[in-house]
Amino acid sequence: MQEVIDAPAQPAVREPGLREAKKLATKRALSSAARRLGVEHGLDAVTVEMICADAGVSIRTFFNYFESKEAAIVGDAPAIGTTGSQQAFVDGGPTGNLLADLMTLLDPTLAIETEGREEITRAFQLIQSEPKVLALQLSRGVEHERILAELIAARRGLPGVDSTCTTMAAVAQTALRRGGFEWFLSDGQRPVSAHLDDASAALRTLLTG
Amino acid sequence: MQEVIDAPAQPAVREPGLREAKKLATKRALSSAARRLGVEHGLDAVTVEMICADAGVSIRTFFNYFESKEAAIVGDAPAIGTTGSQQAFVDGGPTGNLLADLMTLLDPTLAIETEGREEITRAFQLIQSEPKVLALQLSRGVEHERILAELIAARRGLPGVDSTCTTMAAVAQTALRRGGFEWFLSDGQRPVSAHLDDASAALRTLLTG
DNA sequence: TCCAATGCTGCATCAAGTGCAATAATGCAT
DNA sequence: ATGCATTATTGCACTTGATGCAGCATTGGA
Repeated sequence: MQEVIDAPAQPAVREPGLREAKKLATKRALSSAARRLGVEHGLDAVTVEMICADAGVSIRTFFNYFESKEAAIVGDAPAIGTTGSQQAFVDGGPTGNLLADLMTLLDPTLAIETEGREEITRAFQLIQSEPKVLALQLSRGVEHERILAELIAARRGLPGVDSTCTTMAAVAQTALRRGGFEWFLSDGQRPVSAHLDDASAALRTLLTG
Repeated sequence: MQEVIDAPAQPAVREPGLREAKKLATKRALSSAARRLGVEHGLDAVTVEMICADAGVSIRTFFNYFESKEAAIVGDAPAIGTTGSQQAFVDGGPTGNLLADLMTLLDPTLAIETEGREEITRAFQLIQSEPKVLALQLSRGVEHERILAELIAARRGLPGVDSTCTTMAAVAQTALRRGGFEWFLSDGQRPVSAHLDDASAALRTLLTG
């Protein structure tokens, strides 16, 4: 009962093995297949079985990686900055402008760098055309909203999250989402920050007009 | 092939018959049962079969009324004001303040009047605790956002919806949602408008610092 | 009272999703 | 290289969600 299990030196510190790489590759393959097939045939016409056939794994394995068909399309929620950039935000940086600083935490350009434009474009299309996918994507945002509210509270020196922080987080996220959306549509013609400025302007108009 | 089907005088103008009343009652019973059971046992532990047993109809009938278990809980999307109040909004009324006027279109007090506080409270609880329900509720908001953007464009005298209108609609809806949320939590201690003012203040703070 | 319209139901069917136990692949220590 | 412990993959059985279809029951009106 109180047998010790050999004390495995570093329990779970490093993990860049071949095993991890393969898992990541499988996950990517499933996401990619789901997106490709979904765009081509419409999500309802694509079964998990087809996705698995395309990726070369069993159905059961699919559900070891994703909770649902939609989850494979949306992918994992991106992290909110790094520990360092979160701390910088709390300390009032990097620019001092709240909305702009939040944008650095939820930078939409990162997803393209890590997954590639092709992948993101397909995911983007499906979010717009498939209600189920949209619904999942939106509910993902709720977790982000919670974290943003905490960061905002810390930045403002409050002991905890209050109603104001939550509202600021919710509205900021909406504005950032709109900015990112327009930026993606414009295909990088203008920088993200320019679209964010547009969103800020709209926000101002909402208050004054 | 070109047989005419008797031209039914008024096709679908009036409908206050006993038939309609029964349909509405069934729909209400299903929603109510879904909410009650969902709150009590958790949504995953409640099958459509249980809901139907409670409401006294067959499973097949359930799916004649709702597309999914979650849809029964959320209920139909409330209308955005009346034709009249929409026109008043477009004309710049009723108060001249954009956010306040939008609140009159998405008045959260209406749901309580039509469905009763009990029902709304249970739906509210489930939206907060069940991700699937939350997801559906949020995706419902997208349709609202589209309509709000059109109304805002009309109010501002624009020929069509542009990026700014959409952002204003998205942000306004978020702020209104937050105001309504806090109002419901406060159990009517303060009027809806007071909570909306809080949201406006948070919005201002977001822009200034 | 009969009839047309429409709502309700049972049945068959498919797809999503989960638990479990057997199997295969991997990393590591010898 | 070889064996062993770990962990990923898979097949299978099963529950539930969801839909099409066809027959039955109810309703409202002539």
